Amino acid sequence: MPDGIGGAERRRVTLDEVARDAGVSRSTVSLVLRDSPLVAEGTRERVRASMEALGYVYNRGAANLRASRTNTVGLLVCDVSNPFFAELTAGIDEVLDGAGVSTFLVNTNESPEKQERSLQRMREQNVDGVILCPASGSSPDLVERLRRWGMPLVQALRYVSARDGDYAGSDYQLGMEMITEHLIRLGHRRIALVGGNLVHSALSDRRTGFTNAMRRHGLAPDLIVRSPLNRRASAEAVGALLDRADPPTAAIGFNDIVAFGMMLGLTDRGLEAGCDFAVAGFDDVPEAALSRPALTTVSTLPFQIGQEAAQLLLRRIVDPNGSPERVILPTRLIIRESCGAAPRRERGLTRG
Amino acid sequence: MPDGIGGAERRRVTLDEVARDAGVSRSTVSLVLRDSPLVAEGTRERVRASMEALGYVYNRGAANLRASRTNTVGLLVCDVSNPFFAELTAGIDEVLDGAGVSTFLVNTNESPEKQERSLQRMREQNVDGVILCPASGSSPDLVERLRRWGMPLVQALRYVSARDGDYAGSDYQLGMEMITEHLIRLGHRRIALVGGNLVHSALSDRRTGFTNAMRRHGLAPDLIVRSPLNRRASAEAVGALLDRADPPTAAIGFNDIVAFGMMLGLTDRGLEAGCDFAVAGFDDVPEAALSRPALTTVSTLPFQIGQEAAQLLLRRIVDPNGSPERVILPTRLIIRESCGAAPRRERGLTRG
DNA sequence: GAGCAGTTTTGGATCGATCCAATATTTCCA
DNA sequence: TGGAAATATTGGATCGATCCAAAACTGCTC
Repeated sequence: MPDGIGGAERRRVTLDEVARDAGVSRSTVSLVLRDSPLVAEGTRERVRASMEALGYVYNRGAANLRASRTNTVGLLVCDVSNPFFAELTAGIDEVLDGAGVSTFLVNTNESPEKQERSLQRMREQNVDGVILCPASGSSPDLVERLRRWGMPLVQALRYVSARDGDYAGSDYQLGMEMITEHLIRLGHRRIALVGGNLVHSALSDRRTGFTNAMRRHGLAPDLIVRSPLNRRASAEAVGALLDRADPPTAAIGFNDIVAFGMMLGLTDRGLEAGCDFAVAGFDDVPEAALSRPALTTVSTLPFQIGQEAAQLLLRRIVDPNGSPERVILPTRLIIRESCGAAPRRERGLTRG
Repeated sequence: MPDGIGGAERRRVTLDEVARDAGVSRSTVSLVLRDSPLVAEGTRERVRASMEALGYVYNRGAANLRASRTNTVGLLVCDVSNPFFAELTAGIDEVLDGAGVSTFLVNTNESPEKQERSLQRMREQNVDGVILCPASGSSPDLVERLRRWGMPLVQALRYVSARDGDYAGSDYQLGMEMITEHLIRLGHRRIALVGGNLVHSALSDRRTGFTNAMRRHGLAPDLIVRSPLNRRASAEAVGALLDRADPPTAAIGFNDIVAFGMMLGLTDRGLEAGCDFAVAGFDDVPEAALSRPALTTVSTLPFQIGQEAAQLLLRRIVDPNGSPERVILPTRLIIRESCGAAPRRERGLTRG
């Protein structure tokens, strides 16, 4: 029995065999593989034909061992099933795949330990670089350690230290200032900021923006509610706010999901966002335009952040000692109905 | 200048150096690395100490070249930013990461061409196996081709051929039968199935389930609407249904997103789901319990499907010639308010 | 047809681990 | 105490590519 049941155990065709078949040397075949301009047109065709005929499959593992680059990178996100990270992932995939780079994905679940293990593993895999959304509670020397490893690193969406290393994200602080200013302009004086129970830059940047805008108008930024980023908790949070002795008249969600949850909480009390209470979101997910009332929010473009992060990493891999870049995409205020500013949409489907 | 600016270009410490430092052979160090029971306790500790002292980093690339397994797998999903695929991805990551396997992620965007290129690349990377959600329009001989490559393959959520190869998914057909039966039991006679404009098994299975249930009760399954899987299109679709000469009294969405869109379409016409028209969803996303009215739907557990798919792939890698398995998770009918069956929820937050 | 520049091609060393058959060491019992 | 069995350790070959310096070809000019 030459082959075992099933016969799947085919031996791999190597460069040497292709070379023999084409009547050239292994080195020449290698050059053809890498599209080197050194090899003559006729030879190239002959080699290509042999590869085809023998069913040659390139062995990246073997190449990686010798070559300096592996054309692989690591991507560590905190929670893929959060649509925001998922969009980011899609943007990254688009750019990296286009550049012929394969991506190792890890879902850290906000666990610094899993993040640590995964980074170590990425290093063992010899990836050319890493894109990291640091888990809440990441050690602050993380960037420095990766630098010592000689491992190109781009942080995305969040950063461990505001002054260190490459980063791609949105201007959360400015975005939050804009939406807060918008509410103040509409006459609100008691405004709450709801959502977020972990510690990371994306949260503190928003808090800073909120606090800055409030203080600028002599208002107290005292209604900051720490709560999980889901609908139910947010609905409960808005209820607690309304039960206060000094209830707010408006609330900004950490993100759109929180805002939707708050609208739900209002509905359950017989109140309506945009009429009885102003609700604002953050991120502008597709659903924001389609909620009733449509959500006033701030767009943050996670897909584009992903693209930027990937491009930045590719640059850093080529030029490891270039000076760090911080790509901050602008945010945009999207005024719809939930803060009561825009005219009520008439019945029927209009563009949100 | 011994080190260049930045000094990141550290040479790698190899097994040989560790061996020299520990006063043993390279082979012994290799055995320690792989936790072989062959090596004596004292030796093991001495080697470990040397690895620590020299800052040794395992080189998986080198190991992969020689060893038969690479402990990497490929994961090809159609659309990571679809929460359903994202949950699947999270489930897969959990199991594979736990097994010490790294995952290459590719987002195929429903493009058979990108899928093809990516599979080829996975093959070149020498992955131990692949988990694939086949893109709509995948060639039917895909499974056979991977088999010829000797590449373990598990299809997830969708399959190219109903009779071929390993697969993990939900029982879409039965789920759809259950929800259709539910509506019929409530007295509905004209029922529509809305959403889905691509061709793949997850869609055709649902159609089959719907058709079967309708026929079983002598009803015509003629209201099958092909439309994109987003809210806006679904809202428009329900409008078109209501404008018909023979409008339905109930509609089932391909998934919950479609159902939410239909509820939106009803709202915009001044109608309410659960009172004036029955709306059912499919998947039971977290939001389903929190919509108003709460959505009656079918749970399909994508995270668990991911776990099952990953476990199945690991089994298949160990035993490539084992007979194919099809892991079909049961679906469950979740009755809430949107079909008018359950008593209306009183005001206030109750468990959905 | 020698010399030279430019273009192609080549063989051997190398990357850093695993595999394997052989050898060295220890243990244990007759 | 001799020797078989069990336990530890080892060196050389190997995986399949890339790198590099040298060699072999061109074509051209004088």
